[in-house]
Amino acid sequence: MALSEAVVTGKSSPPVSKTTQILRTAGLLFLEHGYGATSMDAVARTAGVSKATLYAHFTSKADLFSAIVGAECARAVPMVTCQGLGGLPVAEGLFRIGRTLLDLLLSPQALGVYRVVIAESPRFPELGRAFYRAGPSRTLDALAAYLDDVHRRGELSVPDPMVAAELFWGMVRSHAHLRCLLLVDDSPDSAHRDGHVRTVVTVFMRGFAVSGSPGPQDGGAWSGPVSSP
Amino acid sequence: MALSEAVVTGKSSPPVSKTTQILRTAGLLFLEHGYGATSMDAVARTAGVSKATLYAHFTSKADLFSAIVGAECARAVPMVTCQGLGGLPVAEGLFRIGRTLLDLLLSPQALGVYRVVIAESPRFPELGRAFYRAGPSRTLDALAAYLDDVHRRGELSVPDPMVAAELFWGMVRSHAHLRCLLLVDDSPDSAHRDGHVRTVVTVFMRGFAVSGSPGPQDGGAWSGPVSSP
DNA sequence: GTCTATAGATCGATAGAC
DNA sequence: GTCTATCGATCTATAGAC
Repeated sequence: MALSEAVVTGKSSPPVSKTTQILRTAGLLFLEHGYGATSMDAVARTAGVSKATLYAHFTSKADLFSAIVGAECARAVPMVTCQGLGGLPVAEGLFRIGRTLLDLLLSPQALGVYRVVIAESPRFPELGRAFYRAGPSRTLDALAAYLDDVHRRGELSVPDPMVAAELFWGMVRSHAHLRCLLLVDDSPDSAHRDGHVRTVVTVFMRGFAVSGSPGPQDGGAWSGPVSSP
Repeated sequence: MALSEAVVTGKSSPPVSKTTQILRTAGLLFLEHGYGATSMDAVARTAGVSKATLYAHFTSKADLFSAIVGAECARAVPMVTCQGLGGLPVAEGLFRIGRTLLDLLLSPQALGVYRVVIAESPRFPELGRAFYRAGPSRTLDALAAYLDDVHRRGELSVPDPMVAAELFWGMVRSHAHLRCLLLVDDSPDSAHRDGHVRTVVTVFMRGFAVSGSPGPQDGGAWSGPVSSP
């Protein structure tokens, strides 16, 4: 009944629909334990519903899994827009993009999605493609659009923004993402993330500096603290 | 008996031990289908032995899995040595390292190991660390040693070889590795790999070129860690 | 050591009452 | 729509014959 639902959610005023209840619970379980190690029994029990109810809302385990991954991808999309960076210096714009991207990649949700999607893409052929389009590909597009703008303004020489975006993305991710995926060590704190992204921005701007220019001399612009909303 | 073994191996002169027979078969299955989707029945059947024999050689499924991952890591180590590059120009040395590294990362075996280790590291805590030490960490060490040598010769300014190695590795891997892990598209051919690594080497050498300005890691241009609330 | 056969548990998915 | 109860298949792991 609605009683057990209220007990699980801890609040009764907004009667959370069983669908969202299931989705939330299944998301936690799939992202923490993976696809194979998460049973439909566990999802039903943790969500406080019966298995029959579970199968009334989702056709199969694969169907539920796809819904979870899609929802997680959709939730990460708003973070990767590069809006409102046009007026900033390039170094500052790149830093904010890189820092936001790094925070996104190292978030527990993103790590869980990466683990499970990478693991199951051979068994779910369209899942890997859907994830790539909804997640990394959008990040890359936004970054490439920003770099193309920078190139048009003549602040950097980026003839192929897509390639440059991939290199920037690869440097930002670096080994920290892999180490967190493998649980080699804890997630780097804010200061380490700042330092890493600063290094990446410096190398990137030198690598794509306009020919003849002595390079990014506006290091003074970095002395101010970076505001993180 | 030894008959079925000879039939499976296709040759009878070197009597392949059942242990290696099991290891080889299990490696293919685990790396192709993942840990959860590979059953001990399938391993026994494909290897041509009974399940009882299987459990006589390996205590459990997890034990067999760990042995597989360890063997795959050990096989990839010889590829990442950076020997015999001292006499080459830096650009050529970096290109050869990057190209070898890219070929290793995109090989089907490496992709399979990455998928399964990333997926199962939360359930096998030491597995992720063992893989990182045996694989990516060694690559990084060899690359950092090479970069340190380049720095000492004054050909590039690499004050922190480990950080620089991570950036180089990240750019080489880039999105191609992710796309192959997710099966978004086919593996890039030799010409594309050459072009990508050349771009990476160009950007890297510009980013770490010797110049009057301080290098990226010496912290001189930066104001120190930014405290974030 | 290696086999056949099976125990014991759990899986995904469903039938039928309410 | 939601529940209880259960089916049939499959899983890991083991017992006992040879």
